Amino acid sequence: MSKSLTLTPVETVACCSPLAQEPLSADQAGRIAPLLKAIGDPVRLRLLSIVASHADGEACVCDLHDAFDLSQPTISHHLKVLHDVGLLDREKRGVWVYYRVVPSAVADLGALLTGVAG
Amino acid sequence: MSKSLTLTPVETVACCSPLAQEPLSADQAGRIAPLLKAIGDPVRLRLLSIVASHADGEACVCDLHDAFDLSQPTISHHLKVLHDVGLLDREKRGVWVYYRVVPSAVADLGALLTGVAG
DNA sequence: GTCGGACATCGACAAGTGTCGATATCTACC
DNA sequence: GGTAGATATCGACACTTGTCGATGTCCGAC
Repeated sequence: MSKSLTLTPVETVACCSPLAQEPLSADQAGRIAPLLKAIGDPVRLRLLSIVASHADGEACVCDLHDAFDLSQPTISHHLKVLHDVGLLDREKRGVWVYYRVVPSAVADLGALLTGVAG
Repeated sequence: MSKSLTLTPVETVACCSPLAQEPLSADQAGRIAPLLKAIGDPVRLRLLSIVASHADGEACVCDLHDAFDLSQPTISHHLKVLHDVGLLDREKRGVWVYYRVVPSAVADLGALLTGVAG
């Protein structure tokens, strides 16, 4: 890492004005796009919505796996993608791993888009 | 087309509850994800923000092309993607083609995400 | 009609992505 | 310690995507 201060995608979104106010710099776009790309997959979008609407706001991998007709490694992979960009939090309790959404991350993303409506 | 009634991605978003309320169906996710995927590319995200923040809310391809270090066909391709999913409107006036954002489309997308924050 | 410029389409290529089965890791329990 | 189950990682594969140069199409000016 050449820079000591590196913003996560989520942090970048939090500090950006709504899209309609002023154009994003190439740098900003480069950091925000991965977030949108992460939820731009049908499986990951559903994973996010299932976790978000789950009781207690969290779900373990086994619950999520059951909701899809996909292999366990594939679900694990998609969860990793969502976790890596900062949209999902991970907590291991015993043998199970629980995921929960990072509300501010998704909210900031929503605010960025809402701004376009003017 | 087997079904006579086919919702566009934008129409699907408009009718969906916020993510946190109830899980998206595979069908809903499959129609919304392409919208998010479309803006999940740095170039397209910037294109959208440039058009959105442009004077009169519209921009011609030549303006957009100048903002990037990419070939004209590449810009044209990205604009087509954004247009195909219903995020950008297209109007040809003389030799020039003007693009403008469809505000409701982006707003609905924002609302969908904002719901997660609770 | 011909020419030049703006934009779209086409074909090709390298790079990225989603998926799987096999395997590794970790934890609880016997 | 050994075993079984939950999850992650690895390697491989087909498929998709971003990009380009070449070419096509359309419109206005001369």
